[in-house]
Amino acid sequence: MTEYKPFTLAVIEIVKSIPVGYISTYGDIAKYAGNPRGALSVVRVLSSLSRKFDLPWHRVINSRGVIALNSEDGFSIQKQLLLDEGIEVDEGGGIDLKRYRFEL
DNA sequence: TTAGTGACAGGCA
DNA sequence: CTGCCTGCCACTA
Repeated sequence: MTEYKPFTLAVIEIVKSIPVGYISTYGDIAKYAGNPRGALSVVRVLSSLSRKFDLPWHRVINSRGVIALNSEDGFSIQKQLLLDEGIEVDEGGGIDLKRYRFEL
């Protein structure tokens, strides 16, 4: 049984608490979880743990308000999921943070 | 255990 | 505006 850091567990809870129609950023989640510098850790959580836990990873983007996925596939999938939730996504994956950003 | 990875953030030219 | 550099943390093999 793997023991995850409190930070990681906090990230999982926060991500799961993001309501439909809203999004958040890696940096913000990291801050809420207690690590303003742990943005990359958030990436780790979504990248690795989203498979084990059912996390709405598509509701998390980078601080620039853009979908950050490398893969074209994942990018399209995330964009589609967001659009499906009523979020306006630009062709390049751009999203209006001020409008959809979920703040604790 | 050590090293590498990863969908980042912020600052600066 | 764009692009490059550094710092940061936790997970995986």
